Amino acid sequence: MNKNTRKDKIIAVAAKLFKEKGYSAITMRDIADKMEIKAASLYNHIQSKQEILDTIIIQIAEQFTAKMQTIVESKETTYQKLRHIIELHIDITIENADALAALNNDWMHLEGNLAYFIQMRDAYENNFRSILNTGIANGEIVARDPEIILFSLLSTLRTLYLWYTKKGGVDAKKLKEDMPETLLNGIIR
Amino acid sequence: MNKNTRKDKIIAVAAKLFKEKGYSAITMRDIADKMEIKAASLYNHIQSKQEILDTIIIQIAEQFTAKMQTIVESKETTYQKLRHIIELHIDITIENADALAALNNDWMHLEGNLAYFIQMRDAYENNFRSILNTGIANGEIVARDPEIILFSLLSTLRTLYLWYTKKGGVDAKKLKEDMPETLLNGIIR
DNA sequence: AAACAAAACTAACGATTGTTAGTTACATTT
DNA sequence: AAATGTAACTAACAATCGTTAGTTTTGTTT
Repeated sequence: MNKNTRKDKIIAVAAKLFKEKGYSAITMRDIADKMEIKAASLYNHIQSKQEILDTIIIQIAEQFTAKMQTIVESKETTYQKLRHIIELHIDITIENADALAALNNDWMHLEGNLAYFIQMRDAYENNFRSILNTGIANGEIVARDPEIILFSLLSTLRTLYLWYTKKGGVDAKKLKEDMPETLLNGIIR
Repeated sequence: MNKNTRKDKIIAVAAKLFKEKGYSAITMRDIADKMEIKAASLYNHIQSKQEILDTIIIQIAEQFTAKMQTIVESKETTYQKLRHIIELHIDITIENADALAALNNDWMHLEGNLAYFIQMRDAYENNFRSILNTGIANGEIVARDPEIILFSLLSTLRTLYLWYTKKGGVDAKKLKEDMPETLLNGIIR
């Protein structure tokens, strides 16, 4: 995915800046400064500021979409599927926390790709919901409002990037053990 | 708190717009348009765009700070304290979801009040942490990494505003019953 | 050494930004 | 009727925005 071209470097630098202040607050001159070039030089590699945002977000969204499809189609228990979803979020967070920040906070600034993004997001949520509903139906999951459960899990998973970057090198293995425990089994003894 | 002055109306309108696209993407002309006046007229009531953001965020942050202080000083069980924290977030979300969006997404655009805000946020997290640690020490809470528990609870509570505005009128009472269940007792049968 | 491609540069553009200055309209109080 | 305070207006500003055009530098391939 990362071809280490000049364009990829610009996109990586931009994603990092977007994470700190958001897409709208970052100027092309900010990105250029961090690259140690002039703003106009960016345009030898990218077409527009918009293209940078689109590239960052859509790439990640497609990753989620593809992996979720695999999980939802598998013949595992609900518990195992939920574990895989949690692991999926942990993996992408570790691999590309900056891009996740843009996906979470700046998706509304997509233009041409906005509808496409929303469609992927809705499909993701629907797949997640159907996994939960199956679990409730067969007794694996507690019979409570599935929307509250869905929201509660998703909001933690989606903002994992915030916590992961704040703390230093959190061990992925430990995270994959502890997160499902906390999220699925609760914290009360 | 809401005195229904012209200034308060501007701040409420601004908060709503900030929620949709973020502080940086919203112009004074956007705010003026929604007020059905000209941008320059806003300055009869407010001093600057910055002042609007500061007012929105600091007011809410101080509310959280004060209530958390009461909770942490009370002589209740850990479970009861956690319930009160959850209820606190639900109450503020219902009362002022727009302001919560600004607090979550645009706090980094505070300038003169940035240090003050960060201090309040850190104190809030420390109080939360100490409640969890007490619970782990006396066996009320499962002996797992408290940082993961803290992050997991906080991220759900902080983004409640997203979910609350998407769904229509969610019943506060039902939410106060279901959220603690889901967050504290888990979802696995 | 000549040729070529990649990537930087300077200079500038039209549009938009937050904000100020000065003025006018309107309603309430003297 | 005069005075006052509130809240709107028009017009404009200096700064900054994303972006384009044209040129020069740099490093590699012939």
